[in-house]
Amino acid sequence: MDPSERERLEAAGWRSATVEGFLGLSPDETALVEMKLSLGSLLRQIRTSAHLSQGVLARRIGSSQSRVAKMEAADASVTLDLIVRALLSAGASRQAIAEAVSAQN
Amino acid sequence: MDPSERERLEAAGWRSATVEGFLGLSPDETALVEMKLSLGSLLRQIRTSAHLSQGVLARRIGSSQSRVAKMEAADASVTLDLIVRALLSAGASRQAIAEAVSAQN
DNA sequence: TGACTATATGTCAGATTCGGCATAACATGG
DNA sequence: CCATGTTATGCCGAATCTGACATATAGTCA
Repeated sequence: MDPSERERLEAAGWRSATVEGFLGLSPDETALVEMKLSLGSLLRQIRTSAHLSQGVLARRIGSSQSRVAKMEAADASVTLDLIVRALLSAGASRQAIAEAVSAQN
Repeated sequence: MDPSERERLEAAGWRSATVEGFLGLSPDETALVEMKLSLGSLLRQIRTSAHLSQGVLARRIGSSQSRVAKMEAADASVTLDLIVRALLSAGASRQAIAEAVSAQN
């Protein structure tokens, strides 16, 4: 992971729970964060393709604009569940979601 | 989804929040539940392949035997996050996880 | 049968995440 | 410059999820 990306993630609230963690997330933690980033990007892509604002999508899926912003940014306070629910509501196929899950950045 | 599977899911705590939901989950809810079932199966497969009991795996990933049982059963009280974390800890690749996500049952 | 191991199910206090709200930051077109 | 629309960030009470524990169920071996 490049340093600027790391900066973004730390700003987004990601912190390692491990002792040596100041220098990096564990491989598993990294994989999970990368999945969320990838899924967040997919959500933004689908949303913008549909010409929807975050606020409009939020109402459509029963959430709030701030949550959608956080989903797309893969903020530490959003779960995989929430992002996947949003993706499904926005019309993403399981196939598309799977591709984002496996994508290496 | 066949009726016996539905029975299992209702026993596992799944209930639709929609009004017409007594007759079925929404397509999105169904897709999410199917993803969890698929990932739960994968977890069981990986665990048994490694000849680990639920209890041993649980300690290894910092959880409890009952949680692992619920993950594998896709109980309504477990999140996608928890299952995916467990899978990564158990050594599943993102590719393998992605396949479970896209799999149609 | 009883002892042992593995898995399933239920409960609960504490931790985490949620939607909603306020507000800041940024862009675009008057 | 101002107004308008969009997105980002911080906060909070309510809702949800977690690990831990107790206990039930089921299989195996002697």
